[in-house]
Amino acid sequence: MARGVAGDPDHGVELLWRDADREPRPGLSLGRIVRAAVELADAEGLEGLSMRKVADRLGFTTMSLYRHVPGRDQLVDLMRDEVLGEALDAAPEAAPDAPPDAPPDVAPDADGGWRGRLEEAARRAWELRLRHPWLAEVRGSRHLPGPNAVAHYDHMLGALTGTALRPSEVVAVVGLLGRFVDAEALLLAETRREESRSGVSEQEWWGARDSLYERLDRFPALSRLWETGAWDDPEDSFTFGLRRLLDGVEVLIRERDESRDEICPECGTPLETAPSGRPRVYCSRACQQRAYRKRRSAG
Amino acid sequence: MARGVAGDPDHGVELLWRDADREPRPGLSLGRIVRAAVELADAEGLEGLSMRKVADRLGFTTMSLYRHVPGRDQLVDLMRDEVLGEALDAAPEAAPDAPPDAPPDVAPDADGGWRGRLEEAARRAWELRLRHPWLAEVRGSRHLPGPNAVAHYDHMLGALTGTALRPSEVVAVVGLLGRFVDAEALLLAETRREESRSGVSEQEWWGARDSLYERLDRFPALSRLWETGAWDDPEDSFTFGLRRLLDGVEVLIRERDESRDEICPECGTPLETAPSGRPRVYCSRACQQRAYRKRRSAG
DNA sequence: CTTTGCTGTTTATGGCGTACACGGAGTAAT
DNA sequence: ATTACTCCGTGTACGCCATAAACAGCAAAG
Repeated sequence: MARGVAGDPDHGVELLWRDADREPRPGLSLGRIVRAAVELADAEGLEGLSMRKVADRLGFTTMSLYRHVPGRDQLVDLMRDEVLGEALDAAPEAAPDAPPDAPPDVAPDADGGWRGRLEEAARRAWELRLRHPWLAEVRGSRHLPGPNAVAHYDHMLGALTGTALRPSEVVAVVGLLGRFVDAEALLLAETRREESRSGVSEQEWWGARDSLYERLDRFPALSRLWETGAWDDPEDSFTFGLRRLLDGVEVLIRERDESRDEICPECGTPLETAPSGRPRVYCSRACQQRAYRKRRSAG
Repeated sequence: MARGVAGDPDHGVELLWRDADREPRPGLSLGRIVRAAVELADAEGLEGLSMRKVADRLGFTTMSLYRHVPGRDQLVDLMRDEVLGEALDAAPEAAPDAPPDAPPDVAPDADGGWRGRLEEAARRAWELRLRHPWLAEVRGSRHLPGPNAVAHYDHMLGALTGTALRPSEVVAVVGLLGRFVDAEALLLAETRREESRSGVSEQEWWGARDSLYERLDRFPALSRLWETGAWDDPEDSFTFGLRRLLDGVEVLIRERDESRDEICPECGTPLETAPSGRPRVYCSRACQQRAYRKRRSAG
């Protein structure tokens, strides 16, 4: 179960980045297996995804799958990239209502700027996880990205180029945002699954826990908030969290903006300011030279 | 596995909130089982926690455990509250260096105010998850809180009482922060486990994925950042994320502070301002009366 | 015609949670 | 003293899971 040793990672890369497969007429194929697995996981979650059930759904034996997929873990990687393709088709390279005079690559402050773009990307990721809740359930730190995953990642990184953030900060923000979306989606997925499995809504279930509530009197802050009905109509936790996060990022970006000229325009690391003499623009000869070459080739 | 139907929740509550158990001399007992399970999970993670192994560790048969614990899921709930007790012992009710003139219950803006308190609480939660990585691996939306879990929750809620946040926002912030800590801890736990299982460090593993990097040229933002070495020494993702989050919360609090008097001081919901006449202080007769009674009993 | 390679099947191993029937030990009621 | 009952630990068994290994049918290549 736990990320089996089966198959080497490079084989995984080959599978993920294979060209759109020409499906042979009858029988099994990678594509068919992956699609069946996605359907199954959509219905039953990652826990409910088993090689047996996928095989049954396709009308083959369990072991037949292993002729095409190294193992369960790699199958999940393939499923991931498969569904990440959906959102990508719906995502235009540039927003259709954006003015075409903006360069497509670097984010200007037009069309909502970095914030609009990031929020849009986060929302798309969120909606994808509503369609495929198991996406947020995927565990493990060594999942190979397929082309679609990388495209999403690149898109989010791109939303922040042009800001005054340092490169490592851009990466950190995108990672943070991604984990936020997954955490919220995971919570929702678990809630829903538990509701549909037990037939009891979350509200009903917690509402029936009288034997618990009896014991909560001695907790002051909780009791106080309870009396004000703080849990009665909760904030939309995704929207609320996203706003807080983006606000936090905005604070950082503003901070960096103010000290923008204390940063190397080429590589983004902070400049060490000398006590006297002409203030330097680049952090090193290497960056100075890189910038020079870039100016020359550009035009 | 997936949150079995075994045992009713109320029984779970009884177990979680039982008085410190007087351990009978020999044989099994709830406490002993829970402690053995914690040790096991510390070493092997939640995936590695099985009833068989816990029983072996104690020198009993698997099924003997079921005389004391309804099932695996409830055992995990018990483990959770067990270790949450650790951090609680280390957490003083009021910070020792805080001036004693501050009321202990409501957070003043002294001693770092809400932000210092929240950050401290988040850090404690983080450190606990470094000691017990499996804490972040617990899945499911219907885990009963034990006394220690509630104490932590209450403490975080308390850090935000006294701010201008609305009650539902206090709850949302604490939830958001909790999920953030868990998400970061989960990532780290998975990374570490994978490293120790495979004997290959994360850096090495990803560094060896040449067959992947070959294909990343056509992604502009990613390539560009790559060249600047954005991944070479990454931000500390917990500290970075925590700062962003708290900054975001601070933005909201400031916003609420500015319009503080447009909010019912009793229940926190926004006031509807009438076009003319004396501006109302409370949102309803009910709240007005509640506040009156509180003034009377306090004075 | 034989060899090789691809695909799907069969069988088997070792892990998991837990239902169920049982046996012994201690205790209370008869 | 005997009976009944309850608590605790055991042994067996079921149905799930991933996957290793050997095998069978069929095609193209030698």
